[in-house]
Amino acid sequence: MKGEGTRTPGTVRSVRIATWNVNSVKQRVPRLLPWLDDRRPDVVCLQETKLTDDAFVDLLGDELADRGYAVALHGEARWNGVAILSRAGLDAVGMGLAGAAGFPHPEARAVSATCGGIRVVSVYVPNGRQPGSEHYRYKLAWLDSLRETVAAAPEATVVCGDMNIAPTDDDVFDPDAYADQTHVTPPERAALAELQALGLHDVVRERWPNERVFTYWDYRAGMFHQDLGMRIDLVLAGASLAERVQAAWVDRQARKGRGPSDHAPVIVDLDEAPDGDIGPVVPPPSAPRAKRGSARLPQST
DNA sequence: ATGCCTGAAGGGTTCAGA
Repeated sequence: MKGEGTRTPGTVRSVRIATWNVNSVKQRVPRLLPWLDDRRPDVVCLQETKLTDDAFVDLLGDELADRGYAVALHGEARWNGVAILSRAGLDAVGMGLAGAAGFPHPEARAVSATCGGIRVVSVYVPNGRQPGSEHYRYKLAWLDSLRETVAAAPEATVVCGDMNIAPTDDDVFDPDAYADQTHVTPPERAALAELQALGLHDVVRERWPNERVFTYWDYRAGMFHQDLGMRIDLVLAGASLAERVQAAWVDRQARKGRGPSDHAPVIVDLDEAPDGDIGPVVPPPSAPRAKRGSARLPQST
């Protein structure tokens, strides 16, 4: 029997790319598998898997294979950990970044693969902790290595993941609440801007230029319920990919209910044909809504 | 209350996260 997995000739099939900081894949299995079945992404970048590669395969290898996903893994035992799941092809897997700094030792924060002709990089940028700290300098050095890696061929590359940087003050619920903290400082934003200056497009912001869009909400103090968050999980697409974007949105449903990650997935649909008709753009199911409110960070009393 | 949740490792608590 033939025809399995093939498409009807002439059908325009979009490629759905998603990125999600799952905050422990082991804890997120009851959310991750139904989400894959519901959203049916072709390529998924995961961050904070918090598992060794062997443990990841033991936990999810069969479930993912059943769904047609091949996996590229770069994990470690306790913290960090990134992955790419793909049913659009998975070739030329690379772990880490060439020459990347580590502090106090190297960490599992990047994995890359070519999926259906798209160079995909799943990243978990270091947190930075306190501005001026060793961890902060490590974050900036790591971002330099990321830029250098992407610079080799930015055109058909998409960098997906938890950047741990809010690109502008519009990407935090209250700029005053984050004054002088990591994620918003000028050097971090400059490093992100330098990465984007390679020709990468922040496709969610480009589609929702004036909306309140967050991807992370602290677990504490009802921050999600009040929509007091930050937009730090980004999809940065090279020009030849950015022009194919049909939809780009944050899947807030995945942040609701029982046992969520503190991050929501970002989902981007690319049209297959660069020069084809894209057709009408249908609003995503959880389009961002209200304008910004103001409130305090949980600990800022 | 100076980390209000959550997760991991390991040990009866501490560190990390953004």
